[in-house]
Amino acid sequence: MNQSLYIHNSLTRRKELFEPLNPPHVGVYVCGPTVYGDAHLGHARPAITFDLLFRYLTHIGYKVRYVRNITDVGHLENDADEGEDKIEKKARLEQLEPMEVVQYFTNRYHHNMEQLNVLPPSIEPRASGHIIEQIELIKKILEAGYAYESNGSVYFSLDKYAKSYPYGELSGRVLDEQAIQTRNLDGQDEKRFPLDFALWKKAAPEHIMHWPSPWSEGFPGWHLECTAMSTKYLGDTFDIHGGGMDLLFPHHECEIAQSTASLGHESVRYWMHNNMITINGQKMGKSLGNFITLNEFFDGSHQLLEKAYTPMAVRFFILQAHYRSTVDFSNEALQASEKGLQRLMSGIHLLQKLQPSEKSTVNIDDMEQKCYQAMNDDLNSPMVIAHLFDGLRIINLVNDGKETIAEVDLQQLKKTYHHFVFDVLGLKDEKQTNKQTELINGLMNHILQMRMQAKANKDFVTSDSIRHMLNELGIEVKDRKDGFDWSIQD
RNA sequence: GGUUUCUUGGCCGAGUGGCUAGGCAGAGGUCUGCAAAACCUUGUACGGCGGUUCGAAUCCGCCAGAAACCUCCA
Repeated sequence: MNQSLYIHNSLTRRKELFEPLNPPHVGVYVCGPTVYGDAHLGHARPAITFDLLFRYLTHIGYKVRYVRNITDVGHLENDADEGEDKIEKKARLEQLEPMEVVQYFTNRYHHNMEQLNVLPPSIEPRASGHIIEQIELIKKILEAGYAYESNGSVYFSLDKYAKSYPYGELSGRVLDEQAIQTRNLDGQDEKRFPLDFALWKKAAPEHIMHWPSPWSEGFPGWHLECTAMSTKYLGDTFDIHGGGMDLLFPHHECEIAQSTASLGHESVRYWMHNNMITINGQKMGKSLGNFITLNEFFDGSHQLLEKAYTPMAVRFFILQAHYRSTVDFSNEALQASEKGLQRLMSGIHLLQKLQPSEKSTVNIDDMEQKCYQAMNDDLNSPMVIAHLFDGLRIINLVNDGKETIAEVDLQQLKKTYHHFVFDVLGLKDEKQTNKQTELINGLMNHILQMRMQAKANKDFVTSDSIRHMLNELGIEVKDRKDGFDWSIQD
C-alpha cells in the first residue's frame, strides 16, 4: 500500500512502476477464450493470473474496470486468413446454430471460472456483438491508408505500416526487408504482401455467420475484436492489456498495429503475459492433444490423473508458481499443492481459535509488509504463499503455548491472512458450511464429547467402539491434547 | 534457421552480487491408553567451462540441453 506496484511490461521486457492513467481508475483488458470447447488447465492460467491482478488492484484501492472478451466469431482454424471459423466448424459437426455452440461453452466456461473462484469481469463483450465497432475501426484504418480492399475483403497493409511505425517491438520480430520488397508471385492471392492480415473477410457462400459491410457480406478478422472492444470500453489509451504468451505474436502485435494505424498511437500502456502450463515439458494445447479439461480435473476422469483435484487445489497449484514461469503439470506436484493448501487452511482455522495473551513473544509486524512487498514485485504469489507458511509456524507455536500473542497482534494476523488468502489470492475454504453441515457438526460434537467422557473414565472399550463406528461411516477421528478433530474421508 | 526465454537440493518451485525462500516427500523428536493426525527440528542446491569482482548460483562470454513463438492454441 505504502509502496508501489511494479509490473513486468512485455513491451519493454522489464519491471516498471505501475502508474495508472486516471487514478484511482484502472482499465484492464484480457483476451478471453474462443468458446468452441471446454476450458482446459491452460485456460485457467490467464484467468487466475489476471484474477489475481484484478483482486490485488482492487484490494489496494483502485477502481478497476476489467474487460475480458468472449471470442465467438472470426477465429479461423488456419493461418490468419484461411480455413474454417472454429465456432462454425463445431456448429456444423454438432448440427447446432453457431450461437448455440457459443452459449453452451460460454456457460460451461463461466461455471468453471466460478469453481476456480475467478471473479467475473466488469464487462464481458462478445465479438459478434461488436460488428459495427469493428467495421468503424476498419474504416478508420482505411482512411489512414494502412489497409486496402481486395475482392470484398480488407487487409491490413503491414509493409506500409512498417514504414511509418515500428513493427514487431512486442515480439522482437523484424519484418524482413526482402520479404517486403518481394512481390507475391501468386496472382490468386488477395494479399499484396504475405504478412498482411485480414481485417474483414468476404464470406464464402457456405459460411453461416456473416454481416453486411461496405465491402461485402462477411465477417471480421480475429485480431480486430480486441482492438475494437478494448478501446470502446477502456478508451483510446488504457492501462493494462493481458493474455497468454502464445498470443504475443501475431495476435497482440497485430492489435498494436491496428490501434496505432487507426489512432496514431498505441493504446496499451502495460502489456502483461502469463506463461504456459506444460505437461511433460511440452505445452498443453489443443493442437497437441495433450490437454486436460478443468472438468476432468474436478472429477478425475482423465487417464493421466491419479485422482480428482478440487478447484482450489488447481488454483493453489497455479498460484504457487510465478505467472511468468512455465509450470509443469504432474500428479505429484498437484498433490503436493493439495496438501500444502490443506495445511494452510487448517492453520487459518486454528488462527480463529487462538487465545490472546498479555503480550506478544512473536514478531508479526513485518509479515503483512512482506506480503505486500511480494505482491508489489510483479504479483509474486509464490512468495506471498511462502510468507503465509512462515506465519503458520507462528500460529502453531502460539497454539502449542510455546509463544504468546497479544490481542492487537492477533487481530493484525487474522486481518493479514484474510486479506491475502481470501481477498487477494482468491482461495476459499472448500468445506462448505450450510444447514446440513451445521447439523452434522453439532451431532459430531455431541458424539465425540461422549467419547471424551468415556476416555476420561478409562472406558476405552466404549471410546474405541465409538471411533470404530464413525470410521465405518467414513469419518476419521483425531485425538488432540485438549479435545478432538474429525474429518470426512474422501 | 529467426525471435524470446529457461536450466536451482529426491520432486515442485521462489530469490538474490556477500545474509535459512517456501511446499511435498524423507529423517529425528514431542504429544499420546491405543491409533491416526498434528506440531517441532532437520536439508546448504543453483547445467558445463571461462571472465569481471575482495566475493557470483546471482553480472558478462562461450558451450551443452530444453521450451515457447515464427500456422490455430491461454
